[in-house]
Amino acid sequence: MRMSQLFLQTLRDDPADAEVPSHKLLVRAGYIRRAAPGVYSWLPLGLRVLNKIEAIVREEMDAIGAQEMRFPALLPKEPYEATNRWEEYGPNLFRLKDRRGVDMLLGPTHEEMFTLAVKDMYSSYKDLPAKLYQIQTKYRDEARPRAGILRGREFIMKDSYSFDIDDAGLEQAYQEHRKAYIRIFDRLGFEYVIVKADSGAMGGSASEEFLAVSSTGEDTFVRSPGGYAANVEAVTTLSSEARDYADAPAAQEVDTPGTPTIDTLVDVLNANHPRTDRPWQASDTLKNVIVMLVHPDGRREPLAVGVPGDREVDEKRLETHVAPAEVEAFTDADFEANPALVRGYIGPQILGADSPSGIRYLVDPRVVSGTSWATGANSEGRHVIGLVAGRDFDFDGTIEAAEVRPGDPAPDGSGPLELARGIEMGHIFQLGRKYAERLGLQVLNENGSLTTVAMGSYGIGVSRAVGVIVEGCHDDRGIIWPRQVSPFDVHLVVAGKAPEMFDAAENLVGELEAAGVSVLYDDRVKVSPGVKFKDAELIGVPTIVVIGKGLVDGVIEVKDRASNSARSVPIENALTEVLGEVRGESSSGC
RNA sequence: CGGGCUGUGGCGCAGUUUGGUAGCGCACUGCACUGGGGGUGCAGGGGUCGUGGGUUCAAAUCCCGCCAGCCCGACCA
Repeated sequence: MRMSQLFLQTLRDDPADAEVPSHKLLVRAGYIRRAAPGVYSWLPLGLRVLNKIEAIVREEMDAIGAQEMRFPALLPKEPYEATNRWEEYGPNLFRLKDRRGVDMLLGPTHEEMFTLAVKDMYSSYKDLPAKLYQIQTKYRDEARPRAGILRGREFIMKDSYSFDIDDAGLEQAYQEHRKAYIRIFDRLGFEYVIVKADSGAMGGSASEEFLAVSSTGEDTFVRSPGGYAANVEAVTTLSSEARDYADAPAAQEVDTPGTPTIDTLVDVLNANHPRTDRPWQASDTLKNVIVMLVHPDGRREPLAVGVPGDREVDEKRLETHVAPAEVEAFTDADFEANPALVRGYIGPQILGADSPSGIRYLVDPRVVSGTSWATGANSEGRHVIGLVAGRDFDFDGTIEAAEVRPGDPAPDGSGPLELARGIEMGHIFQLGRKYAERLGLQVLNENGSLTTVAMGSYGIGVSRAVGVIVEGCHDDRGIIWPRQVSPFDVHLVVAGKAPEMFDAAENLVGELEAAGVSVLYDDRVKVSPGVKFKDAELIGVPTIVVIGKGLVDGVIEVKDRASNSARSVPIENALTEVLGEVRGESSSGC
């Protein structure tokens, strides 16, 4: 490709609306262009990268026997009503009407369509297992698109779906996808982790996420030295055994005036009711937080959550575990409606579904039978100490709502947890039978009776991958593409204006292309060498060949974009040397 | 949806406080020079100052409404 012909305009300044490196660089280097908030056009360079990533995904999906097809992005409402997602998806769903006023939508994901397609065409266990996929444009009307291509309202996703007669088949399909994803992400060349995920609103059981490790990521995950890894929302707490409380002293109600917060409470306890063994700590207290759950049907239900006083309630984690209900703050009006709740002094004695208050009470897994707590006494300025779980109060169950902190023990005993940020690149789910049931996907089994099909759903953010790779692969000069996704194999710069230079360049381009190497050839005549070098580094092709002043001595330069190292090569060896460069090193990383 | 900020040639910005000829850099066009790190000079083209209304002799600038965009928090490939 001749650069003089390429539809490209590099920018000297960062776009004002860009914040993260991938967004700035992709716009500056002429890969993408903003069309609307969260909606981007792919310019020739960008499209080449996108196509390369798609090809890798396609190869690996085909390799596990998945068949590619494609559904429309413009979809009828009915299937999404059948699964209730027309409602549940909420404002993130792009809805529109056709000229007759019929409701339609732009597909945010295609479980319904694939399920119905299988239902339409298959009716026997003999047709299964089946794996289908598509690489297709998705639409989600995100409340806040950001970071350019990393989080758009229109994006390209590979989504695949497995259909099996039983759980064993589903498990196998899931594992095959998992392996394929590992191969795909290894080939794409960025650092990633596989973490346990919450299957959340999608329903189903097993679920893992592939997160690209990146400080600009929006997901927080944990990992331990022993190999445990989970999304922070899915982390479980290492809970201790129930303890014997036969010798525990009786609970004692004490005056603690002016102690609406945990800090003030600890100070007053240490001053007025010191422990014999050690000072009171925040973790000795039991903090009871009241929230209002809003169920999908609009029903509002107060919920009490008990966590150790040294921890905050992590609203995201809480919401994950009460889904599909949403969490709202407990308002002043709510407190007025529940006079038994004394703000700042709420204790578990009056909580619980069976208690007079009727408020469901869920506690942190650290609150096990036999543990003793300092907590509210349900009257202003009063607390109770030595309140023992299982003896003095009960609860309706446990909930993973407390914040996760670095150093917390991993639930599998594999050591202290470390927290890091990531970008969700892939997600694999065992959906089970939720969609098949709602849409009536059944086939006849060997015994001639109808069986509901077990499904899995698996996604990869293809367009997002472009941004993720740049996030990990750039320096202060521009992008540094991993070879396997670079828009071109070689960027050839003519640094000079002597006709012999262009002749030599034309010659080399011809030889390289004949050998199957794609070349971006900077043939611009009136552009100074400095500009060409800057453009080459911004665009980020991993191998830069320079034909310039060395030509009179019969040498050209071969530069490595990543290391910025250059070596001189005799012109007669140019083809061999460049081919070695392009094909030589193993393809991963940048 | 809550909080903060911004709308001025293709891009990045100044000008708004104190109303008075719309400016700068990049990019673009032509010519000349230069030719290994976004080079120099000369000459050019291109702007409903987001939008509607108001105040005024006069509005990018002041007032009111609306719209759009960005960033920070709650949702997701």
